[in-house]
Amino acid sequence: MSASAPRTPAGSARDRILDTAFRLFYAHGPRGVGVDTVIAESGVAKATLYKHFPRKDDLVLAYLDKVDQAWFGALCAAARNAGDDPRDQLVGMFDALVGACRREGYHGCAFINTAAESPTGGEVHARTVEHKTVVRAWVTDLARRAGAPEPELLARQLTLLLDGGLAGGVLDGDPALAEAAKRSARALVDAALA
Amino acid sequence: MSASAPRTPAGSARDRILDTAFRLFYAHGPRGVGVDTVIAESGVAKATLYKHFPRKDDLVLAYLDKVDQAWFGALCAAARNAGDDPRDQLVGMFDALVGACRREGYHGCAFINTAAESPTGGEVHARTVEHKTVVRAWVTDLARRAGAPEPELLARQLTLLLDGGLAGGVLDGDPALAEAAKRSARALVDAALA
DNA sequence: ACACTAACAGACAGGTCTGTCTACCTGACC
DNA sequence: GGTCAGGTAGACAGACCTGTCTGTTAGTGT
Repeated sequence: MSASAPRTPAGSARDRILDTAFRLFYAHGPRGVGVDTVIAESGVAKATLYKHFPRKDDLVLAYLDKVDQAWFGALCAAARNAGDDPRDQLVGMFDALVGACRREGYHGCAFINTAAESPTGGEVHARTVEHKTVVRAWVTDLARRAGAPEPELLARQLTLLLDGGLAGGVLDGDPALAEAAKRSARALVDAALA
Repeated sequence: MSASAPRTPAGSARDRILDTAFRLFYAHGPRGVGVDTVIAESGVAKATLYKHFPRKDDLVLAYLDKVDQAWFGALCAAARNAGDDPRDQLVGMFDALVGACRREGYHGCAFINTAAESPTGGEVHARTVEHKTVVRAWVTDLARRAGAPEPELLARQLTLLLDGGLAGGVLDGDPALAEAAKRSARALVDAALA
């Protein structure tokens, strides 16, 4: 085996493809990245990519699933770090936003960015709606456990804030933005539970 | 002159191009609409389009300027309709969001959608940042006149909410979302001025 | 030793996109 | 009548993009 072309440089071919797609798609948007670029950067043959992801759309959907796991995971972790009180968790989850803003290459909400360049009513849209629904349901549950009289409303208000902070990140990942979102969250939670 | 090909069906060629681009770009995103489509739908010759807008990017920027005028105008009008008290105006401007959600073909924030598919640091990004800055400065002024102790913070919180409501519209223009945003605004304004 | 699987390398077809260019037409003004 | 600005119609070049196909190579299990 030659050292210049190791068979599996880092994980399986599928993982390399998906990791590369994740990075490129997030930075430039799926439509801004050609399949050839993904192939070149992941060091994979074209046939291999099309074997694992028959259409480019399949790769985009896999990318969105990866984003979903990462973001929802970060949200849950941030809430858990805020302690046991659901009220604190509702505010603490905004630390996930603060962390995201600080990360190098932060570029806003992958779902909204992708949905913006995808045809309405397509699979990408459906997947995005699904993601947002799951997150909101989780927040609603948290709001209910915190004792909010209108948990659906509070959840909508908080996810709205979260989306606003995320979406604005396409322009600049100013952490002040995330901090403002967190302070808003505190005010809204206090107002709802007063 | 034949009736089948009137010289100027509706306004100048430039206006027809820009109106068509506005409609198509907003619905599918600038990158999702080819120059040929704009030409076909506006009933204009290719040379004419490229005379008025030498690069497609110029057309995209003109589109963003049109959006800026429309949205900022709607925001100011909604605030004015809420009465003379700056405090009411800060909440009232969210009626512009409610109205946008109700409009047929609502598809989220044109600026964020366009920025999502444009290279970072380009002209489109700069124009978008400019737009958001102008809006936030206007809200900050309103917050100051309302007597907020930290007008910059309140403005950031409210524009965050506005962006969240706007951005989420890529998926569904649910008016409940806009209403939740408005109730959040009321809570935040009250909390800031308490 | 042999078959099989997974991956590599890259040519290729068919389509779309931006932007340029030529040729023609029409109405207004001098 | 002559000139000119602005518009129409559409061919064309060159780049890029998705998806298919052929042929080769390395490792694995039997």
